[in-house]
Amino acid sequence: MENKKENFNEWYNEIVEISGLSDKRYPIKGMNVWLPYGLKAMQNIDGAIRKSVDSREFQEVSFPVLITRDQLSVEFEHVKGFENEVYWVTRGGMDQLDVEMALRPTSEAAMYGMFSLWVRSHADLPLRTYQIVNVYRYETKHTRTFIRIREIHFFEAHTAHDSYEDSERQMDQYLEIWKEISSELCLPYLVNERPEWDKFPGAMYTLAFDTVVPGGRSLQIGTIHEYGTNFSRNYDIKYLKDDGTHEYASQTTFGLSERLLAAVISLHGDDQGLIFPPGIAPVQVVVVPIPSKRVDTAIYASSIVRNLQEAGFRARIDQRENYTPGFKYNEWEMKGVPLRLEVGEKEVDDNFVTAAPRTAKKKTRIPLSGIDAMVPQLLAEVKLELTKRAADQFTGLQNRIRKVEDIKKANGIVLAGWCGKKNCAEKIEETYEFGTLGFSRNHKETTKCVICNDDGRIGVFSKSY
RNA sequence: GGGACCGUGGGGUAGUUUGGUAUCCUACCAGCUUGGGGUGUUGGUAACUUGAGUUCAAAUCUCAACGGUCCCA
Repeated sequence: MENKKENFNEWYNEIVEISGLSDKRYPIKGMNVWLPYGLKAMQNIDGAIRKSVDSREFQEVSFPVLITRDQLSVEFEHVKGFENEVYWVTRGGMDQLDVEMALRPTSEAAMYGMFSLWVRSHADLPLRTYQIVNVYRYETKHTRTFIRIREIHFFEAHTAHDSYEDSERQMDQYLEIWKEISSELCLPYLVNERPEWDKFPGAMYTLAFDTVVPGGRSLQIGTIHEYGTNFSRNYDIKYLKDDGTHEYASQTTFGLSERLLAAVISLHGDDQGLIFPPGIAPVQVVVVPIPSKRVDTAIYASSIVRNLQEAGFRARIDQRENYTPGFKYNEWEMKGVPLRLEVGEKEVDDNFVTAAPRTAKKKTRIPLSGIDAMVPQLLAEVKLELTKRAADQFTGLQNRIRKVEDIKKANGIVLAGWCGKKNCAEKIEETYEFGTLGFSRNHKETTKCVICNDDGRIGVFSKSY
């Protein structure tokens, strides 16, 4: 397969196809088919997200995919921010619709009219909801599987609060939630405050979680937004205070998508193929029996698989005939299974299994009686190793520069003093073709702007997807 | 938003310059063989993106649509 470091884009396209994640031959640009293996991986990621938000009193809802033109006709910068990428439904059968409807590009316009009905008094707040649905954006640029697509698998949390302070507490809680999710996926990231001109349309401010792929481009893998009362004033979400007066609710949102899967593929994969973090791997343990004329390795293997499944692991046996064990090793490595167990004559004779963790160089011998304890331990080691590798790689792709010319030498994202002014950011964008991700929340130091030498903080710049 | 290149069995390709018989690898199906790191072998299925044009004749030339890849804003 393609070399990941030297030819990242081609490596990515190839691995997505041969590992059975997605089929992009569907005849609409940017709309791909989720194959069973890829869908399972995404559902497991969704599961990790649900686990984190459900435990914090978020409630899952599901809104319709269509939004009326009226809902979108609110005179508001949020709506203008999306008007060029909305799909419109203009006919029902042969009849032209009086009220045209849009496929949601995001769900604020769909949800907030209902929020306005649901929120009556301070007792109804905070309101914490989320949904995992498809949203639609008419992308004109060239699309890329899981990264830039027209039908997006979208997690969106929406909250409403009785004060700005409480919505700010929600923003802090999002950071905690995100820490759990990113840790489960072993993903390193920076928290960047998007510049004024690049924040979510309608938001007061936007914090983005950015990572970097080995090709050097940054990838935005999550965003949280403080809306304040910007939306509630436009969609009339008011509550009655205990003193009898009305006030607009303060709101926040949190968005994630299959870009998480893209990041898992990109950051963890190697020249052998994918490597899934154990927490979301569609198959966590694969057992490969090696045929023998003397002993029945298949029975031995299936009883191991059954035990693992009963213990709650996603385990399976590969009993296909006409494939050699070596072929199967390579195939399951390509599909990113974190742990492989091999069972042949020797194992059956001496009551053990041979374990080959996806991230380890050497195979280890574990006694049959120790499997229950060793499998979780080996999976935990794979997770640790993935986290470490990704973190090291991430460090190597960050370049702290003092002189703006040093951008030319940078591979990955650039950290540089920046005053926050658009002028200076534009100079960097025009001269070096690096976009502005905003001020880093991970760096507290104050410094001088590399362009104008005014006082500034650490800004983050990159070529991005 | 601008530009370049590309579209041939499921995937990857040769053939296009100079119009006429479509190549190879892989995958797939049936069999035998093999099995501790991508088995070997025999046979088989299977393709010129779509539409219009030029021509006796188009994968090949022209135009458009759709799709893909890359570069630049």
